[in-house]
Parts: sequence; structure tokens; C-alpha cells
Amino acid sequence: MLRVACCVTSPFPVQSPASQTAPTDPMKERLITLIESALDTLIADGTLPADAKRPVQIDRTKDKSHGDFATNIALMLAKPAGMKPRDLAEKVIAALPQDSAIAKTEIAGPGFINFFQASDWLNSLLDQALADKHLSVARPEQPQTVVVDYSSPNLAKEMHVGHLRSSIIGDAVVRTLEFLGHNVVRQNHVGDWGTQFGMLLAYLDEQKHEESAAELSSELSDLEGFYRAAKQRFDESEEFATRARGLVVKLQAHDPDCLKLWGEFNSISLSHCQAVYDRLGVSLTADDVRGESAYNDDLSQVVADLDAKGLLSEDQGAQCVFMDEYKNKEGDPLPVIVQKADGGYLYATTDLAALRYRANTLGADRMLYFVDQRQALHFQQMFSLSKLAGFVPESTELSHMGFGTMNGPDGRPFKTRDGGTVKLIDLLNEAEERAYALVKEKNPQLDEEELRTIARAVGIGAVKYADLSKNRSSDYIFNFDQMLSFEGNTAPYLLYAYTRVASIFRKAELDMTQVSGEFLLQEDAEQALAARLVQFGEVLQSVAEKGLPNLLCLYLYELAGLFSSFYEHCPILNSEDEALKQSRLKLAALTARTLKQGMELLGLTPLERM
RNA sequence: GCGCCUGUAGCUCAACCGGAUAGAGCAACGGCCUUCUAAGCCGUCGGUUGCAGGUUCGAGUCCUGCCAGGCGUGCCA
Repeated sequence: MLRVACCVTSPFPVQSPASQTAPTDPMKERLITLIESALDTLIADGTLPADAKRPVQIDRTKDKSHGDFATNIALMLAKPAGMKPRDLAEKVIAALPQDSAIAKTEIAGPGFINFFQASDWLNSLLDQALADKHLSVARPEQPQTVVVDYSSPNLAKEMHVGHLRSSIIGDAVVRTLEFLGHNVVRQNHVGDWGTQFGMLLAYLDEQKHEESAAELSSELSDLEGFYRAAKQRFDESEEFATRARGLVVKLQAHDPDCLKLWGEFNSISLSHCQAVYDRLGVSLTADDVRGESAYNDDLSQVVADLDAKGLLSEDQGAQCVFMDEYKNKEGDPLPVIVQKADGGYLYATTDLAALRYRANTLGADRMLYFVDQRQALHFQQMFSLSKLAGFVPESTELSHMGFGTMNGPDGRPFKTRDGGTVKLIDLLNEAEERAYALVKEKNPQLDEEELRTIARAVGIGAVKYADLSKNRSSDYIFNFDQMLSFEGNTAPYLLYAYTRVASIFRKAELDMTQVSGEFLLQEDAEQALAARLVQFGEVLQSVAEKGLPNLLCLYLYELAGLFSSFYEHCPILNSEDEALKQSRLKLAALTARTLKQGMELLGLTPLERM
């Protein structure tokens, strides 16, 4: 694997322009403005010292009895003001300008100020979202160009479960960034170069003398088997291994025969990858492929430029850059080796070239790398060095969105019974088969074609959601049964919630856009659902900033749960009051659209029935 | 040795910049289908947040020291 698996805390923090221009929740912004105004008043009348001002923190409350929003500002300023927190809170409230969005304020606990939002205000937010194709999700004031490096399989091998996380999580973040209005450039940095390739070409060359072209072609279609055979030769024969290493150098020297062999691998292997992407619903295409080899011509220049900057030094025959921040086990400076003693270039050299390309040619404001956590040190070094060398502007945000290792139920790295890697395609087949059996059992009356369509959405969705719903940074326990249980916090739960809404509109013979009237939110279930609906944009913003799709999963799961509760407790079509019926239809319609949009951003396929 | 990550209910995971009574799902147990899809809803049970200190009005969250596991640490990617 090349760049298989979260979020690492870099010792060299990079600025996040995203967070500076981020549109937050409109209600929070409004409250912050009001509170700041109140603080100014208190400073002016001498209640607070002039230097007491600090960022106002507004949180959504967890408990409804605490209202909708809360601020701890009185607790923060109690000491500088020399007042008891609750007394200060009282002053703050008294100094708050009138605002129609707020129905009530209260002091609670040690000195929190709780805000209860006015129902008119909430209703107007809901109506705005309903009237907007973009669901009232704010667009950035200044869209960024975000280059996202994800999936990036090794073309020398078949894709396996280790590639799931990067591909799926990366794709969800990419979709979210695009929806928000950023300019996203996908980069599939496939491994089409390097030592492993030398081994394969050496083996291919060997086989050419022993097999017909037809046999060879057939053998190549099973890349996995081909790779194993080559690896075996490599491990067993020193002579073969030497030849393999030599071929890497020949490749780098653009030897025509080598290049021809190499081209055969690429086209076959890429077609396998594309089939998996299509099946998985990952939005990558051939246009997004820019493999390691694409930077070959620039590698010598990278080294020369490092030299020109005075960063390069030779050590034991290799061309290295030493940075003070990085030490080895003896406490001596740790090098980044950019050219081996034999003249060959390395992974690091390629990544530096890629960083420069992405900054200069692609014009990246931000670069995200969805790559295995184990490569954290490598990326820290690359990020530091690329800025030190001036390959990337200081202002560019560079983030390694690392993720944990894929483990089996035993907590050990995930393998098949015989110790091999699990092919992605096998996993997807299994998921669809299980889903098919379940769908058929629940809805035997559906025709075959629809059964298959549903099984695909449910099965593939379950696999993706299992991964998306977990925090990127922790190791991942891969469990077939859990992944495909289809109960609880799973993709089918979200899909099901959506079909329930769709079913209502089907039954009523209404289009989801054919809703009117005013919101009348009386029941707890209605209010809770409504309050959650207006938080969609805020959640998407977090996903885009942090690269954590599990936040969107959590939101959608809670939204679906709140809808289910509403659905059970509040009759919609059977409502006796026509105005109430219209209000509930509107709530259902907005829920449906939010769920659908959210699922699409996760790369799930919403279904009208299941 | 040094560095990074992880440790929360029996299991899998949440917990927004330090905030109020640490939440879900699975499993277990008990209710709810003549009424919009029961892949659902409602409820019960389940916790010394690895351990010990510290900072704070307030700590799962921040600091220090331990313990356990994983990963990384010069010519692989």
C-alpha cells in the first residue's frame, strides 16, 4: 500500500484561513454581537475594566431546560470585574439590546446566561431554508482552492480494505467542500513508481520469455496474484532483487522498454481502481489521477533548488536536508533524504515536487492529505521543508488528515484467515449479498431490479457509513457483522428515515416543494426536530474545517432519530387540523431535503423506498 | 532512548474553544403494529472517563508524572 489510512497535531501549527472566514451559525453571530454590545456598555459605565473584553463564547445547550444557547461570559469576566458571576450576568442581561430573535434570557447555575430563541425567529429560519436550494448553508466570503490528496492506491497491487478509509473519508470531505462553495482539486497520487515497480517489471520481463502474450495478459488481470509471485521471487533470489533495483534506475532514466512494460501495468491497474470507485460511489475519475511518475522530470530540479537555497548537505553519499526540529535516536539531526547514494530519488522528493506543483500550478490555498497516520512524521517533515525552501507560501494551510490502522476483531491488523489482505471487491460483494437477502425478506413484493438497486444502496452504504461514522484518528475495528447489521447508527437507518418521508408525500400525492402555510410547532418532538434542522450549515462547516465526516454522520443520525420520534408521535396526513397538517408537511419536507443532501455529501445513495 | 497516537458502559463509538446531570447504538430485559413503511418508537439495566497529582468557579477535555497498547525514528512507500 502506498498512502493508506487521521488527524495529527503538528508541532508546527499551520494557520487555518478556513476558520477565519468561516460563516458560523447566524443565531450565534447575532448573539455574539448583542453580548459584545452589552460588554461595551458595561465598560463605558465602569462596571468592567477597559481591558476585560475577550472573545464571546456561545454554545448550544445540551439540555432544553437551559434554553437554546448559553454563554459563559459572566464566569469568564467575574474575576477581572471583581464581581460574583451571577451578579455580573445580571448586569450583562440588563445591558443587552432588545432583539426580536430572543424570547427570554435566564441566569442559571454558577452564572451561565441562557437564551431562549423566539419561535418566530426559528420559523423564519426554517422558511428561509425551505425556500433555498442551498438550504440556507452559507457560502464562504472568499472561496478557497483546496487540493485534496486521497485514495492514492499503489497501482502495483489490487485495492484492498486498507484503501477504504482514505477513499471514502476523503471523498466525503471533498463533496462537503464543494457544496460549501470551495474550488476543490482532487489529486489521486497513485503509486506508479518506485522499488515495488522494479520488482514487478523484473518479473514481467522474466515471464515474457516463458509465456505467450495471451498467457501473460491473463496473468496480469489478476494483479494481486502477479504481485505475490513477483514478491516471492524478490525474497528468494538476491540476483533477481538486484535486477529489480536496477530496473527502478532504468525507469528513472526513461528506458523505452521499461516504460513500455510500465505502461501496461498502469492501464490495467487503473481500470481496476476505477471499477472500484464506480462501485463504491467515490467521485474520483481518471482526470484526477496524477501519480508519482508525473513529477519525475522535476525531481532533479527539486534537489537543485534545495541546494541553491543552501539547505542541502551530503551525508554518507546521500543528499539530505537537516532540520533542527527533527532528531534521530541519538539526538542528532534527522535528515530528509532527497537523493540516495545511488542517484535514485525517493518518496520525499516526489512529495516535495507535488507540494510545489499544487501550490504554484494548482494555486492551492489549502492542501489536505488523507493518508495513514503512520506517515505523520513524513508529512510534518514535508510541510516544514516545503515552506522552508519556499516551495509553498507560508500562508498555505497544509494538513495531514491522518487516520488509524484497520484492525480485525482481534485488534490485530486486518487480514483474511490465510493471512492475506481482504480485497475491496470481495467485501463489497458480500455487503450487497447480505443486503439483498434482507431487503427481499422484508419486501418480497419488490421486483428484481428494484431489489438490486436497494441492496446496492444499503450494502455499499453500510460499508461506507461504518467507516465515515467513526472518528478518523482512532484505529478502526473492522467487523463484518457489525458493519452489515443494518440496525442502529447505520446507513440503512438514515436511508429508512428518508423513505418514510418520501412515502408520506407519495401517499398524499404531493411534491415536496408543494408545501405552504405557516410553521406551528407545538409538540416537543416538532420543536426539537426544527431546532436541529437549522444547524445543518454549522455542521458542514466543521466537517470542512476539520476533515471529520463523522460529525455529519452524527448530525444526520440525530436528525433521523428526531424525525422518527416526530413521525411516531405527530400524525401528519392524519392530522385533524389542516393548518397543523401543512406545518408538519413543511417540517417533513425540510427534513427530507436535509437528510438527502447530507447523505449525498457522505456519498450515500438516498432511496425513495426500501 | 526519543517522538507521535490511543485508553470513556460487557462490545463498537460520541461528547463543539474547559461548562451545567458523560451520551448513542449493539447485547440483555419490558412495552407499542385494524391508523402516514416496526430496517421503527417508548422504557429499564449498565460508568472511579487507564492510575496519581496539579491548574480552575468548573476537567473525559489543559499541565506534570506513571501504567498499558499501537505506530514511527537515514538511503521503502
